[in-house]
Amino acid sequence: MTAESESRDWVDLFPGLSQLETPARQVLLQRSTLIDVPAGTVLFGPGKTAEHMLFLLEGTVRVQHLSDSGREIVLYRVGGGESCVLTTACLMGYAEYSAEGIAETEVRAAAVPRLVFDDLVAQSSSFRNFVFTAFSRRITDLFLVIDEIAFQRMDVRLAQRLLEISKGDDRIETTHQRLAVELGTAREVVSRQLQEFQRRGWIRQARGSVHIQDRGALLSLAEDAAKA
Amino acid sequence: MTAESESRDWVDLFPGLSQLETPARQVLLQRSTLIDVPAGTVLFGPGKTAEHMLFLLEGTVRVQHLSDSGREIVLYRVGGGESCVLTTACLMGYAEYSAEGIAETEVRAAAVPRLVFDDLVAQSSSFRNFVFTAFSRRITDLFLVIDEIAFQRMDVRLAQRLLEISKGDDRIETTHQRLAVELGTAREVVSRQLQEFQRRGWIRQARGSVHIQDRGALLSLAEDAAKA
DNA sequence: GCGGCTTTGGTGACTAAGTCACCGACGGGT
DNA sequence: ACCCGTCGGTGACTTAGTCACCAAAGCCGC
Repeated sequence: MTAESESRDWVDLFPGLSQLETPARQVLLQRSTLIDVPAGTVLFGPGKTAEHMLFLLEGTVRVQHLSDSGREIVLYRVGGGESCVLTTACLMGYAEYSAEGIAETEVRAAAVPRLVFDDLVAQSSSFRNFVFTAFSRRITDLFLVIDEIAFQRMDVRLAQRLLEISKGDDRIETTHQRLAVELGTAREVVSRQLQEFQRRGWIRQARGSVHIQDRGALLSLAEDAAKA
Repeated sequence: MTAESESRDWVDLFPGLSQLETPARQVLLQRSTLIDVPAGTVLFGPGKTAEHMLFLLEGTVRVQHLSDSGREIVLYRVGGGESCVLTTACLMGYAEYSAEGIAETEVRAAAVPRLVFDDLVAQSSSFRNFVFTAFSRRITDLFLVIDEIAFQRMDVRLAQRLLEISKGDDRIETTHQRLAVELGTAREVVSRQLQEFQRRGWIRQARGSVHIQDRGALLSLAEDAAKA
């Protein structure tokens, strides 16, 4: 029963689809395929064409961009209950992916074929609403990313990321290099900022991990920017 | 005859709509309104709700973001033959505009009401294709903007902008402050870079304008980045 | 356990970019 | 002529990014 009831119900995980008309819901459930992939899988990327729209049920997907100059930056993450609009865009769209999506954890998702997607957009007004809302959110999100990169101080951004990544748990397993990619900066810059944080007693460092000691201090630095 | 033939034909200005089915084309032409606005008009912005999707026939619209900290950055431009997806997104979408769109020149556009837009998306597969292509292009475009801000040198970016803005004409009417907003940097930085360009004989400056002297040199600096 | 390897992080010296405070020059009004 | 707002220039300083290099920690095969 587990798999069956689950495959009937995944639509419920999407708040944006709660208004979905019954026939559309049926189509979505019947013509989608549940997929499970291990952490680290590249779900999409340059050179791969998308034939499916992905609805993320569990896990997170990190979307990052690899620049011509060989440097990387994390653009955003997609979590459970969200759809990956980038695949949607490229389903219909003109462009090759210019970014890659990597499963950060084990990921379970529902894959909807291109034609079914197109059909649903035609048939269901609430599905349309869902899709356009997702696009809209993603675009405004990217505006904020741009803003952050252009105008925010590195120490503030690093503090924000540490808090964001830690998700409650004080131990973060990551390297300076990975944090640098998160922020689109150089490893040395991260190393020096972390040293400063450590000096102030806000964190403790170890090889391959960061331990948050004073969440409040990081938070006030991170939020400093908002009011300034 | 002028206005009439024009109001019959504007769809032809959009390459992406060349495949549009006749009934959809009829709907688009009959239910849209042609609008003309003078340069400087704010077409959309924070606090304004969009009730129309815009198809730009003539002129350019500059889309820029005003950050919390009061600083601005130009995100992209929309030209003739393009639709403004941001309005589209916000037609359907969840969010207030987080960016504003300003007519840089006199602008002529066709405004399509929200409901007509929704209907067309439902009815016409080639209209869907047009819309999703526009989204896709915009998003990949934003990726490039992010990349540029994060990893490109200022001198290269400034050279690119000067060439882009000049559009063939060697005389550019703009201030250092405006150029700074284009690139999301500080006025002083632009001033110093322009001085350096002038010192090298690539440009000549005057109050409120920049005159390109050596387009080739700017171009090679601008393209330097691409190969590096 | 030992040598070699890769990964990770630390460091100094330097360049590029952004910030701050201030000044002078131009141009339009009255 | 005078005032004032816009525009651009400048020096001193901070922050961020780059480059070249090194050392310590884990990893692997032997």
